[in-house]
Amino acid sequence: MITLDDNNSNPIYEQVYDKFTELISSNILKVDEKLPSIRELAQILKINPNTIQKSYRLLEKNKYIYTLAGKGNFVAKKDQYEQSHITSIKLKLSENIRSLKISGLSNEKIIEIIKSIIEEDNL
Amino acid sequence: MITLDDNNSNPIYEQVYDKFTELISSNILKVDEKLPSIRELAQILKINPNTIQKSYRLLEKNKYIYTLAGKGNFVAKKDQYEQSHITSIKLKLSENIRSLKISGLSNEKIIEIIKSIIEEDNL
Amino acid sequence: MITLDDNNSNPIYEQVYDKFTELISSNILKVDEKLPSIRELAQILKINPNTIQKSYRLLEKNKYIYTLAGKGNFVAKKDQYEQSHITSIKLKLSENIRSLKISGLSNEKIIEIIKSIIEEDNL
Amino acid sequence: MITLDDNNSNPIYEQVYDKFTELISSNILKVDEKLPSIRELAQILKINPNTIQKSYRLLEKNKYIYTLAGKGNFVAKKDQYEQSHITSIKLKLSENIRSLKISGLSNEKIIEIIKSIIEEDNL
DNA sequence: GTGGTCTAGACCACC
DNA sequence: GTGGTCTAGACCACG
Repeated sequence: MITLDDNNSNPIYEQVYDKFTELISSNILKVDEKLPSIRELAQILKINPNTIQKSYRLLEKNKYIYTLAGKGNFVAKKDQYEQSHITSIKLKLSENIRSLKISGLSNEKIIEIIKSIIEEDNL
Repeated sequence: MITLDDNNSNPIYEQVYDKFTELISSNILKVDEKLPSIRELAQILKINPNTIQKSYRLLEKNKYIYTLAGKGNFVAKKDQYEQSHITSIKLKLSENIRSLKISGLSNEKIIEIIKSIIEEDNL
Repeated sequence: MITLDDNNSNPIYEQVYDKFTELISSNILKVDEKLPSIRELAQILKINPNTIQKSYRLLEKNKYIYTLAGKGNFVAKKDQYEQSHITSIKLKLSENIRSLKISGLSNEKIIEIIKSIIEEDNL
Repeated sequence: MITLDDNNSNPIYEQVYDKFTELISSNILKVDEKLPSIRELAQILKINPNTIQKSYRLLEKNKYIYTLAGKGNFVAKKDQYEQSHITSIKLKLSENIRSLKISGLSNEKIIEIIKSIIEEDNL
């Protein structure tokens, strides 16, 4: 379910966080579904439990999951995180588009680029 | 010309780098124009000369500027960096769009969002 | 493993870089093998950690090693750097041969010189 | 006769030195021919006379030219510099060939490479 | 304990 | 004056 990329220079806790936000946003992990326990996942990925702990705290902070002490970590309801999630992506998009404008590209040219990305991008 | 944002968690050398890529991309700094000397800029921003040097080395590596030892740092020709600059932004855009798709947004919805960003964004 | 030459006018960080490219090219340091930590090597060579870091950054830039923050620096896969490594040497050879031609040596004479170097050179 | 390359990161005095060693080695400047005066050349190249001075001192030290106080700088006899000139190039060649050996290339492969350089190189 | 960032300040080569 | 190199040492994020 989760795999790590050794050549990725991002911190491990962030990689784990990103994987889970993807799994949750795309509904592969469904509302109220239980995430793997910290110790279990740590063993599977052969990393330190503290690292998983950090990822889970971050997911909780951003409302992707909720924690029940002694029971585990569970996927939160969509509306808990969805808006903030999309808003944060919009913010990044906004910065990138600003960069393209600064480079002198016209609005039309930018939309053209975006469209080609959306269509080519078969993920 | 250049200001630092204390609240920004990015490394200082990156903030300086970003400011200059903007000034250069937007043609405010023109080809062969001299950048402030390392020491001078360090004094103005009240940071260490080594930090500026790191920014300038990064700018040089990415072909935004060229360095003449004993003379200073100068804006490079556009075609030296422009393509790689835009390509790297496209890459980031591509990742953000992928995130939106994963969140379940349709292509039409995404283009709508982009258009609203482009038009609102009056920079 | 690594020694410095006080009489060498090259910057220390370059000497360290050169030693490692040799150790890696000659397979004495093998793929994924860990390099000494920055602090450790700095202590052994009695130089500043920043200087080692500069060497390691250069090795990373040229794909000889990859860096995992908090874990260490490791030898990269051969194909990451090999081609560019040999190409850069060819470039230098080309310049030197050009110099000999300019001095009036014939092609035959040059090949003769090269052969004698290759055979004498028992490294 | 002499031109400078602004994009060349080599020190100017070295560029000037290199140009003259080429002109002298290739017999374009002939024995006992007078070099341009320091001030004259400085004006033409729009650089500081001290810089030319440094190049000429280096040429003199390496026996490419001889200086007559109050008269000028003149091309020295071939045998004054030729041997040391060629020896220094051999040294560089030797280092490059050593690098190729370390990378695992066989003697035969190296000679092959050299031959292709010599033949392609139409300078 | 690892690398990443940053400071304060020195000395050098070059112009 | 300029940038390039180097030192000594600090603080932080990460594992």
